[in-house]
Amino acid sequence: MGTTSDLRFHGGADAYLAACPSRQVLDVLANKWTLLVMGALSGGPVRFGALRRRLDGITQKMLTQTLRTLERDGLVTRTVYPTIPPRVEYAATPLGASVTDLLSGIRVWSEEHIDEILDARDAYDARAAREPRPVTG
Amino acid sequence: MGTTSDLRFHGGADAYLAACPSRQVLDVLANKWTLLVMGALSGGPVRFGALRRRLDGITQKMLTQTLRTLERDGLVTRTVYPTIPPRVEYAATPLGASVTDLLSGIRVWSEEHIDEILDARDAYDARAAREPRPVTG
DNA sequence: CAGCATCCAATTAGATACTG
DNA sequence: CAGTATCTAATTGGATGCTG
Repeated sequence: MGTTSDLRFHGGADAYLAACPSRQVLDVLANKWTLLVMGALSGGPVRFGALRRRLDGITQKMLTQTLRTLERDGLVTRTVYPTIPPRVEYAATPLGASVTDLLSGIRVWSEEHIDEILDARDAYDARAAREPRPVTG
Repeated sequence: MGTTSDLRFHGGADAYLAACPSRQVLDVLANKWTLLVMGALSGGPVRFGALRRRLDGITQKMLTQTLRTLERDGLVTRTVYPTIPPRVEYAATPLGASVTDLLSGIRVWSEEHIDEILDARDAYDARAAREPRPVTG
């Protein structure tokens, strides 16, 4: 079940440690496009073009890159139907589905609290404009 | 309640739209350091130096930058005690605390499923090495 | 339709030096 | 201790052109 040199931290993963592989998972999950892609797949398989239209502002390159990463990590499957023109469907795996709700929670929270955040931002910026230079101490 | 040109999407925020301000919130929350910082503050106020030691691998610059962003968005407070040497404590606001559990959920999920992800990654890479070039169709 | 490949601009992040 | 300032290296991301 893993030697001392095994980089897999069996039963003791800690994302606060830089060398822990779970840190790499955070790099994938803690990402705007990952979050939106997984949410878009929560209702079932979606075609590449549909995803691109749904994720307003994403480029083809970023969508492809995000999907490849998710596929590699086992969160998404890619199914090619050899028709002409080709049709490719993406779907969440059971593993992916198990994290989708957590990710969607972040998105929903953002949508629900956007006004409070914009207010806080305005207040902070106004205060910063008034004060010349709030030195360290 | 906001005019047509009001950029605040009152009651209709949708992070799937590029122009929706909630998209900016995702940029802040869907970030590795934000996630770890908020988790580190879940138990109460923490000093700058303690945060830096806790978040293994973070640079002083990134920690400062992350904390400033969180402070600006009203998720974190910064309290300076005018002692010598100075002492600065960071703490989650009620707003920040309300999203911390969601963020910590992502971290815990990463730690719990790291082995499945590493296995999927290995399988994907092995397959990619075997297949010369899996053309589009 | 669903990509890949390439080039390039912009942003980000690290290292280093200095301060109240 | 808790920063700021600056310079540079690396990464990211966008635009464009081409293909099965």
